[in-house]
Amino acid sequence: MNPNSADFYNRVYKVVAQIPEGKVTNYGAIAKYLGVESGARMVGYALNNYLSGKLEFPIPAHRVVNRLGYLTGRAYFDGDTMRERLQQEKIVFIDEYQVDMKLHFWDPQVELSES
DNA sequence: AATGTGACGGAAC
DNA sequence: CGTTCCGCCACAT
Repeated sequence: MNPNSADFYNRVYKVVAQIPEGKVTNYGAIAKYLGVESGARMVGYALNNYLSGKLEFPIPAHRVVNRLGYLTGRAYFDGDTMRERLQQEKIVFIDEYQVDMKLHFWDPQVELSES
């Protein structure tokens, strides 16, 4: 399982698409679930690529934050869209740009059995 | 070919 | 969870 495989991005999108409303996950958790433990940065790269190109159906890219809950990708959304969407889902913030991972962390490794 | 750059994460302090 | 440092790896230059 290498992060440079042709469908790595698509596999990332597939996981992100399953993050429930009101929940968030982080880059490392997705990479780990995909069997590429060192590919956290590549997950971010994949999401960046998603925002640039167009996918068949929309995915909740705003529900992916870093391990501490910081909205590190907010700059890639229009204005304050990332924060607004999360607050719209009643997600609790413990700081201006940091969500409460204790309350909202969704681990694909645990929540997703097979696929 | 070589070097710099991140939507990252973990360890050490 | 501050700062700093380091391993990581696809990409841009």
